[in-house]
Amino acid sequence: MTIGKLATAGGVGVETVRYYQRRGLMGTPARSGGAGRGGGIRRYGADDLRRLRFIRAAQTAGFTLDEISELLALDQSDDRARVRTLARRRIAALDAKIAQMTETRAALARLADQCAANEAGPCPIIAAFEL
Amino acid sequence: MTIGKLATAGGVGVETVRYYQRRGLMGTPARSGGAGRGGGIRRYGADDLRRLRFIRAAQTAGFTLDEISELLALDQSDDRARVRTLARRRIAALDAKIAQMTETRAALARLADQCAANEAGPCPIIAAFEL
DNA sequence: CTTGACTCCGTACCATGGTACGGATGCTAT
DNA sequence: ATAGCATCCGTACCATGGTACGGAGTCAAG
Repeated sequence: MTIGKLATAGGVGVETVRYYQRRGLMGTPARSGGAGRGGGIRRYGADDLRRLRFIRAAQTAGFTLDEISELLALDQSDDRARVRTLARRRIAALDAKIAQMTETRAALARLADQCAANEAGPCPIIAAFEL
Repeated sequence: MTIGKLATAGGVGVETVRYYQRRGLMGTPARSGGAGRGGGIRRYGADDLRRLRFIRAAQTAGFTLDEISELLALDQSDDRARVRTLARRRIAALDAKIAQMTETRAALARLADQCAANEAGPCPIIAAFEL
């Protein structure tokens, strides 16, 4: 696979893959053949794609790229305690966030409702969040 | 209220309030008295605090500052349709996000679980997200 | 064996949402 | 009335997560 195919398969842009490489989240495979200034073109495999997909999945989990870096390092190591700590911490954060978003959703529903009814005057946008 | 009290009451820093003013999210009240170069100090009221709190609430709802700008403008206007559109769009986005976070939470729980059991070898961090 | 698409790499730039600095002035309590 | 903290304002800087540019080199298909 070339970087372009990898990026497409991972649902990101080529530049994003290169960015991850710079951040140390992904390695840069050896160049194949080629005789020019720096050799040929780098080829990627299934592991690279898995890694790329993992990065995206972890991002949607709310991990920062720095944390993802750590997770990837831990994948090689055997520090179960650390992994559990990170996972649990993030689960707690997710739970909090989900609760908050649910509340907020209710506020928005209230807002949409009040603006639908009540035909006169402006809708109480600011007030809709005061609760 | 001075800007400092306002910021504290709103749970943000003074610089953040000033930033919102620069972004046009909040106005700058007239200066009180003062005879120096530019007059005295600006005083804020309950409306300013409500506005500030609204901005924070809307942010947790996932609105960007630009969108919040629009919401605040709409609060004065009477464009119910637009308000409903924005609210519904955000509700849909929230629902999607909540669903995704819930899935992700499950992936993390799996990860924590597997790392707890299975005493040998590294925990399958990358694999935990492959589902 | 040329043409056109893709790769490589460094460097620069972007948007978002702030945070910090610093000198001049203002306000307030002792 | 004076020490000392806060406000004012412009400007600069920061972190995060990319995105764009441009010139040189490489590869694959016709």
